[in-house]
Amino acid sequence: MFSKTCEYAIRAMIFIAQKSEYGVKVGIKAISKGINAPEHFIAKILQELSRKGLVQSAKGPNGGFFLEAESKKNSLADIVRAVDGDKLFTGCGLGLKNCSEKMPCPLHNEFKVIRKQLHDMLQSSTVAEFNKELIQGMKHLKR
Amino acid sequence: MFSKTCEYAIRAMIFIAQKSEYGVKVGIKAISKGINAPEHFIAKILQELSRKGLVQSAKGPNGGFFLEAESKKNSLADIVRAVDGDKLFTGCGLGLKNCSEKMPCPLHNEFKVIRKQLHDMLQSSTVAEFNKELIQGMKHLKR
DNA sequence: ATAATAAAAGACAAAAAACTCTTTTATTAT
DNA sequence: ATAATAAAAGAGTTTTTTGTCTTTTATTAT
Repeated sequence: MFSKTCEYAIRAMIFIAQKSEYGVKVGIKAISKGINAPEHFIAKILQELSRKGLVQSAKGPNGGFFLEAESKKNSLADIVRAVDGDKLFTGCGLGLKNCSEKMPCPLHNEFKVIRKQLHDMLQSSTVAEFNKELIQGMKHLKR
Repeated sequence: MFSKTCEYAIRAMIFIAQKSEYGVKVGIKAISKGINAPEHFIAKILQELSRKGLVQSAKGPNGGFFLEAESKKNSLADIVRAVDGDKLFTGCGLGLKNCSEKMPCPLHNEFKVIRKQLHDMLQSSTVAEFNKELIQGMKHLKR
């Protein structure tokens, strides 16, 4: 469904959001441990998301990644789009470039429904909405 | 969503089903052209599906791939499972191995709904049900 | 100013996925 | 029997994805 990169990205962002709840910046090492993902790899991913303004970062001692108020409102769909592009939301399920209403693939209409629901679900979920459940241990990001 | 391999597989199977409607066997070259996919690559894919009994084949002159009655009843979910396995239907959306009802990822319940709908949709679609629409030119498998 | 910290950047490496080419085997028609 | 046909099999290549390692740059505290 998502690329590994995207899975890590979503998990990392939710993790950072949770830490940012307390106004705490969190370093790559802590994120890496917190979501059980390869350190340098998520570093890369977060650099990219940082460049795109979806996450904020600070260098030096006491530095790390964090989310300012506006960024906490970003949806998971925003993350997915930033990492995997929007082919998941708009591309043809059978990989046809010219698939469209006029030239639909056999599953065009069926996929449309599924994709819309997937998109709506991700669009309506913010990175910060899981904070409480995570703190309470009702939801998990590792393993 | 699906791997490229799986996209080709579905398209090839629907294509073969349509040709099999007339009791005609269809060769790799024709399939390759018919669904606009690399010849040797779909050959590989169909060999695998053939081994698993999802498609039938005959060597020699007038040989090719075809679907016997039973195989026409196979669902697209069967194809997907044979090619990509069932991680799309059962795996965690965020890539967590231990994600479960007891230790759910933040999106566990949301994904469950989407995945079920995707699965139901594919499970209820047979490879042969698009024959008429394809013949009438209402649905397409190329480009 | 200096040392310590932590992200940014860039070059590499490994693994998986996608794709190609060649040889072999089975079948059919002549 | 032979030649032609077409899938099966296997080896190999390319590209993409995933993951690692090292160096650089920015910031902070002393």
